[in-house]
Amino acid sequence: MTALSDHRTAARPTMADVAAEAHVSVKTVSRVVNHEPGVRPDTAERVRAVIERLGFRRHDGARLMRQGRTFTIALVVEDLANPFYSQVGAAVEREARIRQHQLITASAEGSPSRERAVIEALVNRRVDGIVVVPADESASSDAVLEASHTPIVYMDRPVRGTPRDTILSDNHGGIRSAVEHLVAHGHRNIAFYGDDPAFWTARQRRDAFVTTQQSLGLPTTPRVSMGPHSPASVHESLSQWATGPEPITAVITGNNRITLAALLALRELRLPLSLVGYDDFELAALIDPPVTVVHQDPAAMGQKAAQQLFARLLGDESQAQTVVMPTRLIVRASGVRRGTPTR
Amino acid sequence: MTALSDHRTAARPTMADVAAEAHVSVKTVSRVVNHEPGVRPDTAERVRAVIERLGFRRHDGARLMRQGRTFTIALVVEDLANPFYSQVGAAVEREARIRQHQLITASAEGSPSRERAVIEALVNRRVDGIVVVPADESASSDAVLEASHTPIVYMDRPVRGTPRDTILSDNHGGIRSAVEHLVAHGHRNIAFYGDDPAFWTARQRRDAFVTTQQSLGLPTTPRVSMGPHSPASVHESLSQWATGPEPITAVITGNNRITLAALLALRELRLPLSLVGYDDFELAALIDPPVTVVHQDPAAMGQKAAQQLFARLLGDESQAQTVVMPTRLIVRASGVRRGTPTR
DNA sequence: CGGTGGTCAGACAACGCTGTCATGCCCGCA
DNA sequence: TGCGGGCATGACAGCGTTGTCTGACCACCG
Repeated sequence: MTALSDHRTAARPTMADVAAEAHVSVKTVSRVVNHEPGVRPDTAERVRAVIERLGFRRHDGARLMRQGRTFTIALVVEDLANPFYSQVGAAVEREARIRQHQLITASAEGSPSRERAVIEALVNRRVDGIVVVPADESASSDAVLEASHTPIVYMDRPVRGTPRDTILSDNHGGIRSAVEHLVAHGHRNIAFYGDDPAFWTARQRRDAFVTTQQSLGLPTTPRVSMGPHSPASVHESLSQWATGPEPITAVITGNNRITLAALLALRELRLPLSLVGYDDFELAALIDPPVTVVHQDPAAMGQKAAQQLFARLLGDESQAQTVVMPTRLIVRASGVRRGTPTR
Repeated sequence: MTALSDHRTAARPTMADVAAEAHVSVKTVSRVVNHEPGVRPDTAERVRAVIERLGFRRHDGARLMRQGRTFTIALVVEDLANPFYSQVGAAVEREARIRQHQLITASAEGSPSRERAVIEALVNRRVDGIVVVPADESASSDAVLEASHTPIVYMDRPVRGTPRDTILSDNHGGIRSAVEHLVAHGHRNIAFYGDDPAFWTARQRRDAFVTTQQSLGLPTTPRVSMGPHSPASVHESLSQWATGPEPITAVITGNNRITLAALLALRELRLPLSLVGYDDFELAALIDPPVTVVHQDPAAMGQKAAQQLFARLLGDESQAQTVVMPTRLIVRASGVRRGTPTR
């Protein structure tokens, strides 16, 4: 035991401890640890032995602080338990891992103020970059990001203010493919259930629905109901629009949860309407009838976002760009048939 | 501009920069930033103004390094996109957040060696603690954890070696409730489909099935099929056991994916068998017939694990403990009826 | 008027590492 | 023998904070 380590017997050994034991300088230990050249093999071996014996592990915090980078990126979403976000998370983590970075995940729970706080905390930690699914369109963290020069990539929803890299999903194309699919199968009276129009994506999809309807020359009877929706609200609305004059024969739902509500309602009402949902979900194929959906690829979006972020970290200084990721219509039975589904 | 900040014009200001501008010492800036007492109000105000003007933000990396704690915990799972793990992740993140900690998530992709590497990287970063869903039972990171004194909590599966805090799910009770439920509805010939017996949980559930069968005096015809399973393998096996002598009338599936395979197979074979699945899943209620499941509560498990970890961080030195979380049978139609499900 | 105590502020070292530069040594060659 | 050059190694400062200790200043008291 040297005097150096006496005073913190139980503490983790540092390079200084190793250096003392191996009778070399700290710098030499550093060189060995980092496989830098310029160390005689026998010296290196001796150092390695001491490292092993003492159980030394490099303190990355200290290292990274010296180097100015943290090799950490962050992902801020609304709720990690939501399958959409968890798939994004898995993809981002993967991209980070193959680049020797670590990922901090944080939930903002849909609150802009919490999001702001979270981002500030991340900036204070000097994460190298951030991927955010923003809670709203107010660029509330703009100033902080600007001042800290922390690269950021927005996902799924755009943000006002300084132009930033943004990865969006092709909401318009997705909805159009849904409408066209239904029309191709003879539907003309289609209802649209969207989420709270406070959400940018909800508005996008609604607008796309209206536009497409017009461009295809469908009846313009307003059959658009925006949320927030509960199974009950969908139930009630559906029961009206499916009876009365010019009854609807098909439904498009603007997201996962609404699809679910509609499925429940259709079942309860015993209405054999066609359905196309937005967002794919596990087991969509097992529902009866299997549900046709517009599939956005969260993993691809997350991957793209992370790649864009890393491009920035590697020095890409080009103008901020917006990438719109394609959607894909997954045709199952629910959008095709009319009448009682067989089993 | 003082000489201090000249050489890094575009860089982020430090306390030294603020100090120079405000004509105080760095320490005073530190005091203001951390709301320490002993600063005259007008001095504090002046410092705050400079902080604002310069856009200074405390560098938490440096701070934490000085303090020896990182206010970071980590979660290591197999795959963040798996709903079970993402729910765990959300719960752990939540516990971390309310304690001002951040969460690093990492995927080991089921590989023990990757898991080891990941844990070593986390230890090098001096995360304050780790929650792990271990890839296998070999305590391969034991030495590292021991040497670094990093608290760890294992989840879902135990690990050999040094006793550690472990949060498990009551696999035995879960399976027993499933069997009892089926028996109560008149079933006596039940098949069990389990995952690869390499998984501890798979073995647990299988053993529980066998034991319960015996204790209830059911026919001991071996109807246990362990994985890995594909929809095809389940299909083939089911078609045999459902015909022949003493045909099975019910099925228990040992996890999510197998439940799915069984549902597909039952549908294809048009077999009206009863089914109880292990693991709840979104939309289980919407499948036809709605699927009865043994529900483990991933969020509760994650919460419990995080709480246990934080207890350790707060100095709890008591013996490592194993907590078994209860499961709950969610009765839907699939376990009750025999015969063609109504719709 | 000297002593006491309190308040505010700063100097300095330290956290554990790495980048830069200096040093010492040995070798080969003239 | 002297010297240039390459190699192995080390000293030192610095990354941006914070803990500890010291010091200046003032008010108050006997």
